[in-house]
Amino acid sequence: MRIPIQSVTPETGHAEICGFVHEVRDLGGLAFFLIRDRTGILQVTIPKKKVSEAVLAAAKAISRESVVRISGQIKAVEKAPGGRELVPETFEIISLAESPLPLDVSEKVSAELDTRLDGRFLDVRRPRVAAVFAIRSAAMHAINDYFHKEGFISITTPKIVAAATEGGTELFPIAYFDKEAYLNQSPQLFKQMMMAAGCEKVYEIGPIFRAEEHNTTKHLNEATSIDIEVSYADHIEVMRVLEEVIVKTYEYVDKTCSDHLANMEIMDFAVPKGPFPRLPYSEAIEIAKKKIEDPIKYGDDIGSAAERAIGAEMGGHYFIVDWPTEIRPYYAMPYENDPTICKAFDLMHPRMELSSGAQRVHNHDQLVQQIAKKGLNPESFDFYLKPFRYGMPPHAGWGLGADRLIMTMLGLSNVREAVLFPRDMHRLVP
RNA sequence: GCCCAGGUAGUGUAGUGGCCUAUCAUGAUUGCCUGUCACGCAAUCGACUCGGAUUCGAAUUCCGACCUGGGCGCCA
Repeated sequence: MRIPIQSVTPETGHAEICGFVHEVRDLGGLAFFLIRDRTGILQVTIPKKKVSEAVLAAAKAISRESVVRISGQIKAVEKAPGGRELVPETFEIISLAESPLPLDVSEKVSAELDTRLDGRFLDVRRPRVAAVFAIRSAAMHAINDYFHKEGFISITTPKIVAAATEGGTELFPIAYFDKEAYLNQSPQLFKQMMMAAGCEKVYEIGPIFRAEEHNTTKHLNEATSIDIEVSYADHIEVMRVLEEVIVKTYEYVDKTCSDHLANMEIMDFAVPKGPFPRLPYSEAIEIAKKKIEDPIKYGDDIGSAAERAIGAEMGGHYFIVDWPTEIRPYYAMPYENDPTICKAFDLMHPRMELSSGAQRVHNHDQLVQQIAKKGLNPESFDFYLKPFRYGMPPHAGWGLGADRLIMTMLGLSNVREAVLFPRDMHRLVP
């Protein structure tokens, strides 16, 4: 019966372990094999004169990163890593790895991201890389757990959609029998429909697709989005939810992932403190004006340089609120007392934008008006507008980029590090 | 899409016209080695992205293609 390496102690007695051959050190009459599974590394020591022919033959034939099953007596040895080692009675090669390897799993020689992604299965064998995805998994668990406890319903909406009615970003066209179809850029319209369906609180974690030809460390053409929509809530309420999700996720990772954080050599993991500052858009522009050379004025989008300058000033997570209605989508609710600004917000990490959201326009006629004002044709929004004609609760929501959340949480320099098999302009395989 | 920087053994690199039969590390192969823990020592193996041009001579200069990294833009 195979046991995880982590549970092998000097007192274990007899043990059978399975894993990858991490390293081989042959000293002549004595050889050391480091065997790695996802829980840790165990030293297997072979005194060549004292083991069977079969063990010796297998030990001679093995290559690094091969898969082996080894059983034998565990001995307490102070000189061995972890104070214990295994002297094999059986040494079975389950799967022999070819040599040379496409990248060095033991990290003696670094590899470029491109090389690592080409051989991602080997890359993820490295504990510091595996840690990213273990932490990502824990973060997703915390997020799901939060929503369930808060009474949200988890929904799954189509990723194949009919038409580019939302405007804005480029979509990926796909062949859908004899019809024109696209990969969905966001679950926005569907989660709003679920408000008309009376679900009140919904969330979805799923892929979104954007056919932009961007070439940066924070954009992907396929990303994971965490989306919520809440009835009878305004932007203030869903900002509170967002803040809580972020803080609870960090708290959970802090509480449960200390080993993984240590593997990544993150010693100063900091849980952000709520509430996050609410910075009005107009003030954000003022900060940017003072700090960056490029001219920026009220009504402009906030570019990367401005984003970083404001982030440096704020020092932690913060919201940008009260955006000009003009530069937000048609479904953002304008303030009643000043319709030139709207109830939209972005959640920012000092490095980049993580999330955007808003209270939505729930009145059918107002929505039609706003669509027209943006220069779009309301007729092509039929399927979206229909639910607004039969009783639509007021509602608000947001979308949070899961990959960027992990990237900023772990201080990764490239969003691709936070994604197992990233999709960008250049990469479709593996 | 625009701009910048690149492409040298499996991996990561040095090398800016002849000193290159191309450096170093890691790796692989072989040999020696009974306490390694980035084991050590010795020998061997393994590379200039592709096509064209300039030149007596090109890894090095020029042109084109392909590929990569990064910045910007774009990202309702």
